[in-house]
Amino acid sequence: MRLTTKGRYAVTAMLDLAIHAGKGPVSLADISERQGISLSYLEQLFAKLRRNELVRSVRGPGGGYQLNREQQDIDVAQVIDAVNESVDATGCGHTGNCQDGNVCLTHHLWCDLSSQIHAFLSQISLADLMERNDVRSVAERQGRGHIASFEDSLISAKVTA
Amino acid sequence: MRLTTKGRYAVTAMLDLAIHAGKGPVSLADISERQGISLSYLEQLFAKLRRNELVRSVRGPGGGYQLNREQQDIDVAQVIDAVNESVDATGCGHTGNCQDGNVCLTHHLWCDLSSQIHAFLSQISLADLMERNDVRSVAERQGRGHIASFEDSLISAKVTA
DNA sequence: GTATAGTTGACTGTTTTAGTCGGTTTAATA
DNA sequence: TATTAAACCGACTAAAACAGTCAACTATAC
Ligand code: FES
Ligand code: FES
Repeated sequence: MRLTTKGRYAVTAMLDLAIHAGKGPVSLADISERQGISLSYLEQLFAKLRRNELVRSVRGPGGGYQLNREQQDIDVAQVIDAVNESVDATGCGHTGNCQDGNVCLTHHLWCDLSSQIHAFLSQISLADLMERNDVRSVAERQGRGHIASFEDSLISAKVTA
Repeated sequence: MRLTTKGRYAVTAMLDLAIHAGKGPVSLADISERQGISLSYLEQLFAKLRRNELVRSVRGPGGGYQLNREQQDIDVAQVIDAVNESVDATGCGHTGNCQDGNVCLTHHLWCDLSSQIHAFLSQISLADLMERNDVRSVAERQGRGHIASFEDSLISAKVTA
């Protein structure tokens, strides 16, 4: 089992998509700028998200990505699974054979842990996340941040000119 | 956050130590044979477990390792932390600065998940594990397995001879 | 037709995993 | 006292995953 920036990026990007839904498709360039994630890396992640039918794409100018289901029908576990291939803590993939064909001493412990993690993550939908105060305030800051960095670029343009 | 064979090996080895306590120190060679873990790898893991004062060692012939505390005072989270350096799911180490100094969109989600996992793993002690039926039956099999594999080696010795 | 944005595949440096190998102490025992 | 069983220690390795880059291609709105 592993949970690294790959899974975190995917959930963050999906949440960004949910927040900016309703105004047409969201481009990866926008997400990249707002969330500070490499555009090329996002492309890789969204290829997997699309294969798992969590998002749909619109090509061409003004295009981008949209959620392929309602916000309350996409949970965090699905997103992580899509890019990470499962949040399984066992060494055997639940087959119970990591001790040369037999169940190892701690197999059931890891099964229980996996269930706990999956239960927790699959109970939280994108809609749930959007209602949280901390998410709202960060989204608010990122909105301001976008304008601020635009002004910054004008200032730095003057300085360098 | 990552949970791989390293952490699983550590917990399995500690549980083996608990099961075979009372009959003097347990050598890594014994654990290696019973649990199918590389001896040299076990040495690395036990160096960390000893540094974290979860086990104590006895050198020389007849030596080995012993638990450094009571079985009910060692929990799974401590063992994993000792070899793995924390089961933290955040990207910022709880400092809240992975978005160039600010909290990222999903920071609180990962904090919550980390709490969940830590609460679950720190509530389970080695003593708890030993009472479980599945652990008892696997330990029983491994006792028999040792004799069986000894017979197997005699048979294969005849075959190859 | 041009600019935008998704799509694809190959490539890269770095870190971690899961070990291996060779040697050194330490201590029990024959 | 010599042998030997064990912990200890450091360096090394192949393979995988991570995080990201780059270049080329396709679809489409204007
Ligand atoms: S983790 Fe399932 S058998 Fe070992
Ligand atoms: S995970 Fe803590 S700030 Fe992003």
